Parts: sequence; structure tokens; C-alpha cells
Amino acid sequence: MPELPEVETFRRFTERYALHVPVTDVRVFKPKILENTTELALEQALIGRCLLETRRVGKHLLVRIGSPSEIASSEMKSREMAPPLDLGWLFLHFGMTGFLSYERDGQSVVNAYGNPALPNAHIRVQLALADGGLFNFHEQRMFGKLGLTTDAAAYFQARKLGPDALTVDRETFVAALQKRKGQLKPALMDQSLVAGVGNVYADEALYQCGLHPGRQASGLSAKEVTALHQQVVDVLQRTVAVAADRDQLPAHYMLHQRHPKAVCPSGGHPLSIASFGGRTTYFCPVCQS
DNA sequence: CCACATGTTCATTT
DNA sequence: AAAATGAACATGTG
Repeated sequence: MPELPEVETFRRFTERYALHVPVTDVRVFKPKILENTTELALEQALIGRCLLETRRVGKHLLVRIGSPSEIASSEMKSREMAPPLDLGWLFLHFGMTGFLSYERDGQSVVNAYGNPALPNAHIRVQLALADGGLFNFHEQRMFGKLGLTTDAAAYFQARKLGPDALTVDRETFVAALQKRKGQLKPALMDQSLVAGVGNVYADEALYQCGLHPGRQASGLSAKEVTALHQQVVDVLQRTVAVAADRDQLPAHYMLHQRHPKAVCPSGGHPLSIASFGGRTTYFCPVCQS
């Protein structure tokens, strides 16, 4: 599930529940989820500190670690205080099944996106906060990662992420596709071309503008590539707007049909299920060409 | 038992 | 060099 809209929802969730409260404890239940760090290093980096701000590119979420006394940067500028101590960033990647939850006072459990009855299982890392809150990173399938980095820009660069798909401008998007040899679907999913589009929303954007996933990326007309840019951004923005709860997306969205009996929301024809770029791809052979 | 699942990375081939 | 392909990773579901 975690493509760009889900991770953006996690980012907002983190902002809402976990910022500006000192961390009192770090519990790692599955060390394998850690990338180039240890439980001890996380404890040293986090305990007694606060999470202060978040940043997201594509499907990657970074959370800045700072001292509890550090105040908001706008306030700081106006008072011309010393620059904040560089305490680095926590990074999270959600793999195939990752998500966040928060609980407090024993009962209230809030999940990062529409999944009301999630069990308390598969918590891999838990941050205990000074207000009694517990901030949980879940990852059933263990493809996700959590770790520390000192430099946010270097973190994104090392992963060769292209411009974020939620805000990529038309000129950049068009230029990237025009020089791309190969099929549309793999191009959209290439995180170095545009960051954040995964299997489901790639299919949706292609469906919404009537483009076949196997089309040559560089072979689109100006009109087609403009429409594709618009749909990529629109599909992602709409999904962010409903906090990545797919049940709230329009009925004419094709992602509701990802099952063997799938039919086109606009004509009722059976959808084709094929492999592009090594991923299962749903598309309408009538509407998309 | 098998096939398949939203992601990324790596090796191999074209 | 770029792009495609397939495997691997770990775990659960149908």
C-alpha cells in the first residue's frame, strides 16, 4: 500500500502525533528492520530528544531529531538565535506493508490511514514519548527500513530520487518522458524519473488518461504527455486528500477493480491483467491505447 | 501444495 | 549506456 499518498499520510500523521514531545524510550522488536544502525545507536540519538519536523520525497519519510528546547525556526530567525544543533534525521521506508500507529492512555489507537481494525501486531520499532504516547512503526513483511542519517539531502541523493510526483512541474515531467526509451508503465514507476508512483497509482493515472501501459514513453504526443502529467498529479493529490483511504476515491477509479473479475468502470468490459516492468498491470484494452 | 501481493535492489541479458 | 527481465528479500493469504 505505501506509495506516495500513503507515505504523505504517514508524514502528516507523524506531524500530528509525534512532534515536540521528548522521546523517553526506543524499543526495537525486529532488529532486521534497521538499516546501518542499532537499537543502542537509536537510543543514543533519540532519548531525551524530540522529533521536530518531517520531510518526504517519493515514498521516503525523514523526521528531524532535535533538542527539546529548540523552538520553531521562524521564531528563531526573528530572535537571531544560534543555529540548531545538527542531530540528524530518522528515516523510514514502508516497503510493501508498512504503516504507523499511535496509542495513548491504553486504549486509543489511531492508524495512519483508513484501516480501522488493524491488530497491534507487527510492531517493529516503537518510540515511547514523554506524554505517555507510543508511536509505532509496523512492517509485516520486513521490506521496510528505519535508520539514521546525518544529511537529508545526501540521503535523497544516494537513492537517486527524481522530483516528487505530487508536485513535479509539467516541463520537467515532459522532458523526462521524452528522453525515455521504453514503456510508459516502467517509466512511471522508475523512482529516478519521478519519485513516488508505485504499481497501483501508475495504473490509475494511465487509465484515467486512456494511455496503454506498453506505449513508448518518448512516443507520446504533446497532448498525451500533458494529460499524463495532469493525471499523475491529480490522482496522487486526490488520494492524499482522502488520507489514502481508497474507499473514498471516485467510483470511476479503476483501482477498485484489482481482482480477477475486474471490469472497466466506464464500459464494463473485462480489464486486461498483464505484466509490465515485472509488475501486475490492470488496464482496459478498449479505453487505453 | 501453489500463485500471488502495494517495493527496492541486484545480476544478467538484450 | 539504457532498458528489460527475473530473482531475491519475508510473510501472509487465497
